[in-house]
Amino acid sequence: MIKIPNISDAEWEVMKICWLSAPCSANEIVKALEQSTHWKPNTIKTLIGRLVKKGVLGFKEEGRSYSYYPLITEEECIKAESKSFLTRVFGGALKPMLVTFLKDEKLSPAEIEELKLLLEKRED
Amino acid sequence: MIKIPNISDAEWEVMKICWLSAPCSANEIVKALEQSTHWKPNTIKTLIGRLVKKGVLGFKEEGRSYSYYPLITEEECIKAESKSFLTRVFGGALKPMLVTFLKDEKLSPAEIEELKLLLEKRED
DNA sequence: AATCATCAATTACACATGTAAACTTAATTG
DNA sequence: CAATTAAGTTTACATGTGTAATTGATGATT
Repeated sequence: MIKIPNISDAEWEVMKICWLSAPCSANEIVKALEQSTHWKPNTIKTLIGRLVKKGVLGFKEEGRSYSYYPLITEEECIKAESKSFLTRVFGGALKPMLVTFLKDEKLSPAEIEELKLLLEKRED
Repeated sequence: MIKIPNISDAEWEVMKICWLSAPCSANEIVKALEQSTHWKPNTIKTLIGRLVKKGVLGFKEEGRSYSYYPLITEEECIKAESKSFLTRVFGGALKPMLVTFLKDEKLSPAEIEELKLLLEKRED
């Protein structure tokens, strides 16, 4: 079980693009993030480089351009980050956390239905 | 609506003690955290000082000792951190987040029952 | 060959965070 | 009263993160 490195807020944004469109070039990531953030290309490239250094992203050289791909799945990163959040903010207690979110955020009737089914499945 | 400053992981630990037993002296915080962490008293005092600087903790002088109290409620901090987490990791989508947690973590039958009720209440 | 464009790598710098020692001052103890 | 202890403040230093410029190398174009 490999230890998942800490991924910073900014790095999450980069990873999200990569998980969505891997493999992708730095240019593609830059293009995507320039739209959603006000980061300069150099900023984004630094973030890419740091993720590579952390072992979260890998790359394959294609000519003079690199093709980047995730070394850790989105699911795994989400799981690790979720666990960390749950522990830090709720001391590991799931129910109070769920109650907090259910109180504060919006859900459609279909989503509520689906969650109820999921809870019922958890009773088995 | 005051902007809640970012509270680091270590600072969360300090705040949790304070929310639990406010008002409290630095010594009380130190005693509590020495048990649950391997931090030196100086470390904990620094964290306290930073929280004061961030405007998250206030204090009242009592002799040469300070009595610390939270300037932001636990609920508010949890809400802010939860929102930030939801946005960063799930792009703001509540259902996928709930699904992830329900898949990965344990709940007692009573807790499941309670959550179902809460979901039903959300349907109204 | 010189120039330009493009790409990754290196460097820069400020601030935040983790961790804690050193310092200052006041109170307490012997 | 001197020495010690206790409490808060300041300083220290390494690493992480946000943000981005600069540098170096290579390929394409003129």
